[in-house]
Amino acid sequence: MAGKNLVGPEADALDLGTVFRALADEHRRSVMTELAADRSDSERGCNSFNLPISKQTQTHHFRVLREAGLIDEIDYGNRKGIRLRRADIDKRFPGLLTLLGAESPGGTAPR
Amino acid sequence: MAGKNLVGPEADALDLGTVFRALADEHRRSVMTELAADRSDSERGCNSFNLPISKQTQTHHFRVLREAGLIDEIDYGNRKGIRLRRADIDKRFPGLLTLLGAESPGGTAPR
DNA sequence: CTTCAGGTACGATGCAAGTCGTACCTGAAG
DNA sequence: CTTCAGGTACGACTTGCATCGTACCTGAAG
Repeated sequence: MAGKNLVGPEADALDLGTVFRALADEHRRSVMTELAADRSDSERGCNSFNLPISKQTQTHHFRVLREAGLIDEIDYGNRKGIRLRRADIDKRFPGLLTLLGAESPGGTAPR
Repeated sequence: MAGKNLVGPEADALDLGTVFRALADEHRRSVMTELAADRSDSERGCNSFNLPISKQTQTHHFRVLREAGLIDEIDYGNRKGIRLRRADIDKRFPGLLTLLGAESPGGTAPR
């Protein structure tokens, strides 16, 4: 029943340019801001972000975030889980998540 | 003769999305990395970065950095000065310059 | 004055990226 | 089995952006 974790880059292989490019998009950054604000780092569903875009585009954005090494995607077949790679990000780019958290309007904020 | 400072956004008006978009480009990020590594924050000429691009494109990149609020451009008429807005960046996005400095090839890395 | 280098303005071009439509796959529930 | 919702694959479209060519401006030096 355990889904398989889709592959992303190793912690040491994270590239700052790729990360900045991933965070340049408003939708992806809003996802990361929400994830960074949740200190429990619990696994979340893809729909829990209420992104105002089609599901194909959501697939695209989550893929970009995963390939940048910012999130893990757990594949359950007909469902998908999202989890922030907080430890790896803090190790490679300390302060980055704090930067994102500072933009948080105060926790869970739709827009 | 003191040149006039070309306008950029106020420190409080810096937008994280605009900053990330500015830093997503390799050339602009290399400029910022060099500036962040120089703790003296001295004014620099536009040619001191040895960017492998035409001067029109350089004009474009420096404009993007200025409009993002990351640098000041001092216009001397037929010459231009570049200066890092370290204080404003540190105030609005603490840790960002450290992040850039960590990517510096031989610059000042935090130890 | 003329010349020249640094810089800008405008337009064109080529490429990367965000978005969605259609079709298809997967697993759970009837 | 069939149905259905979540997700993906592929392709097309459109926008944004980095780049450069041409022309022009600015100030300093002859």
